Amino acid sequence: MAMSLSADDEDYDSDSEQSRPPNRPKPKMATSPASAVKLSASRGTSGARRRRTRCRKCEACLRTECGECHFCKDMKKFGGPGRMKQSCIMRQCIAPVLPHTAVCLVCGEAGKEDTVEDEEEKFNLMLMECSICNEIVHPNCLKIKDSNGLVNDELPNCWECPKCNHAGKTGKQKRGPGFKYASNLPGSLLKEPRLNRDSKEEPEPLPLALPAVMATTTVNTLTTTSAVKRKAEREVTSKKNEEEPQRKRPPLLALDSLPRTRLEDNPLRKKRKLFDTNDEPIMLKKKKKLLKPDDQFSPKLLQQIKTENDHREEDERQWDHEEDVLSLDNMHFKRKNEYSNEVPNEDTEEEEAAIKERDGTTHDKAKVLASPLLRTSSAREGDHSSSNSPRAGPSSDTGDGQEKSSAQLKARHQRRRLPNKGLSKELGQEILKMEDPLNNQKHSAEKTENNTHYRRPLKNEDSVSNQNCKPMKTEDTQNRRAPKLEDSVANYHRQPLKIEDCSGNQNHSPVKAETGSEADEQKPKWPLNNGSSDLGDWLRHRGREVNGTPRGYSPLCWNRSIPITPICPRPLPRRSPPKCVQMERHVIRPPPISPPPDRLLLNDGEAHMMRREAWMKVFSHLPHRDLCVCMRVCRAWNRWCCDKILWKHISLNRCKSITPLMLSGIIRRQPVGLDLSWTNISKKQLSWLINRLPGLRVLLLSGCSWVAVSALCTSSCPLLRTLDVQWVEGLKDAQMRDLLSPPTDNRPGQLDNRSKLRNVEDLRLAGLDITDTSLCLIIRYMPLLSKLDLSYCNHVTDQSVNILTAAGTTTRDSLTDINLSVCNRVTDQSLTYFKRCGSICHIDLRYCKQVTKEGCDQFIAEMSVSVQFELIEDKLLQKIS
DNA sequence: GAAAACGTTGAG
DNA sequence: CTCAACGTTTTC
Repeated sequence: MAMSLSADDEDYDSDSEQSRPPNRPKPKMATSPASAVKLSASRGTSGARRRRTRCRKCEACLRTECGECHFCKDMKKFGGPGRMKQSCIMRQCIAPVLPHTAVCLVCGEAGKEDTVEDEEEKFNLMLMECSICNEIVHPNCLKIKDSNGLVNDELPNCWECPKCNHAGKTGKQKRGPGFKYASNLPGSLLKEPRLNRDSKEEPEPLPLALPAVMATTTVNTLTTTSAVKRKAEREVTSKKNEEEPQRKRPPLLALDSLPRTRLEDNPLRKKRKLFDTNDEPIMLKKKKKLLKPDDQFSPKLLQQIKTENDHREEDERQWDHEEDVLSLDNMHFKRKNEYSNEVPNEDTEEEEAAIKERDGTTHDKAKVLASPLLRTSSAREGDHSSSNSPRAGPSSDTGDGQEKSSAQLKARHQRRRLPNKGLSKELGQEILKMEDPLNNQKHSAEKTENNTHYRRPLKNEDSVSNQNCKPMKTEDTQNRRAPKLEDSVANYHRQPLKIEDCSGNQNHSPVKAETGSEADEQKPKWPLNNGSSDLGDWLRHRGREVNGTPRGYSPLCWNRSIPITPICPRPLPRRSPPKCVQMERHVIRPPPISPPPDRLLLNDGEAHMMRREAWMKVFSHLPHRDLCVCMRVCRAWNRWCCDKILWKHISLNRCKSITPLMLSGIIRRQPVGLDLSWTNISKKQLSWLINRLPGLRVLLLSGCSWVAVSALCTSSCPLLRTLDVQWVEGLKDAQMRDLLSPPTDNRPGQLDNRSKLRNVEDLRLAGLDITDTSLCLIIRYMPLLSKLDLSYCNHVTDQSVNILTAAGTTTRDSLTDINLSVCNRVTDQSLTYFKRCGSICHIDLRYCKQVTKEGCDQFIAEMSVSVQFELIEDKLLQKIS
């Protein structure tokens, strides 16, 4: 460690890595306490690592300790021994800052960004900590100005200094500063796998650095990775995915959007691993196609938006756009309806209205709003193909040099790294852009440029917004960012998400639905990207996909043992386990520091007449996908569109692969509702997410594996109100017990008889092999339960209903909605039990063979004394309000 | 590999 | 000085 202190100019990491045995952790910087002390003493001469401290401003910092998490329970204040000395999980700072005492290594002064207004000046005067050599300096104090510094926007005041960058060092070997805050959590995905890092087989990954928020004006000092290379990677990835055998799974029942199949019937659905890699060589193939050029839309508004100076190379822009475009499609955010009831929404009316028209008009709206981008993107397509030669293999910055296109050479001087190299595709990407002035600049510039100019860069966007969503995107994202996230990414690049063989099925991927590529042949085309692609929609679309007409599902056809024609693809597990865990080095980037602007600045220097509030009204009508497009329009829009209000509910339903960037994008938006149904999310990922979404109220995990869902057993989700675990493979009584039982802690004072899910009001257990044992647990541990979905639960009987409505149970009074459809062991007797429920409003007994209409009529008659019920459908009883 | 433990750092 | 908790090592 001491060595590293003064090893600024040495490739300490690289050298040591090579000589070190693969499994042996390399010496750490300030590892042992003793060494830490020494470092401290010698600090000032070199990059001694300064411990970061919480920002005290982020959402996490502003929270109070939950008192329930692992670390809280360790605290003495909560009766623990105080040995762990860790921050509450809910209070893990997302933007740890340099300590106040940090000073510039060169001039010995603190950050002085507050003394100037100009953003570039601010950057030059702020303290920047190098993630490689740990030196903290003012960029202005550096003598090497021609070298590129790589700003890491994952952390405030973090970069790869010009010296290290110039020396070819990368951050891969060394975890950047500030990682601790999220890496010590139980099951943390941020823990860095050393094996991976040490692996020398892997090609050199791309440098790890991101454009920083504050780097707004540092364009010249930043570098960007070759667009060519990344494109190649992307293509490789996508190609690969497409080549994946198409897998399908049994059709799902359409009843109330319930999945109709049993996963166990699907042999393919077993274990899922997110980052499996595929070693097979992949042919590069160009996939992009122009879809629908929306040239007709060219809002003048956008053109008027004032843009910032843009000196970047055209190819650079090109790359960014391309990336942006691709990224959009990966994520299918849904802000809406499914959760609207559970979550307070300031703009309920508007939102509902928006939802209604989302599928139709909203998309158009978005197009209009972002049309300039769209137009140019399509125009740019040609550029890509010409300048970017797809190639497979690991990517690295040096690799960029291989492509010597003039554009690239040109871009060399003013390169900056793409946001997280692949982040772009996800949420994270959008946020990145928002936080990345550079991006904004670029976009703005494009807008302001004369038509000739701006048209070109925008080409891709066109495809993007219109439908370029290719399956590859997700993987793509991973690939690109992989280098940064992981040390051994090579594999990664070549074989992006193997995880999802299912991709074959690609039906899941909304992206594909809109894709106009070859992939289309394999995939159905659903408007999943339009923001309204919830499970129900998806299922409906899926039904159509088979023969072009809506598929009529009958719950009666449901039969777990019968192989069903696979219509609905499900994320399939990869065969080979991932070599490395992607999450490891992923850090949540801090939200934008500065408040969003109130108005747009136009070219003429005037402020646009519409204020932020008005724009927000407009944005509130846009689906997430379109918001992502809008976020690329300009910095102001970027900020506005990332407002949490617009992202209350995020859906990754059937997203075949969940990437770290997606996860970080989710965290930054802090949704109250999250739909991860039918995804391949891993336990680690889910645990990571849950631990960072303390405000989560709605969590949909239907169709996920029990392994993943079991993350709920160890994570705290105090505000969770709606939990959907229907059709979770392997979720039976024993697992329900694990899920519901209070944490076991034998330490004195640590007993808590309350379940982690004690606040759940809406529980969806359709399709599970649970028995009365589970129901007893539910009654015991979910006192607030009002809605219970037990449809397709073949073990549910009249006795089950008896238990739920027995005297002394909380459910007897709290239950308002019960779904027992397709529970063939339920009879009319159950209806007599429901008479005991004081609050029951909705009883769904559809397709229960042993329930008769006479029984329902009798129920209505007998209840009429106190409450009026009606049959709104066969065996579907509803209270008349 | 994950969790626990711990010395020290940083804020107030 | 105390307290919180970072970043690492140690233990399981």
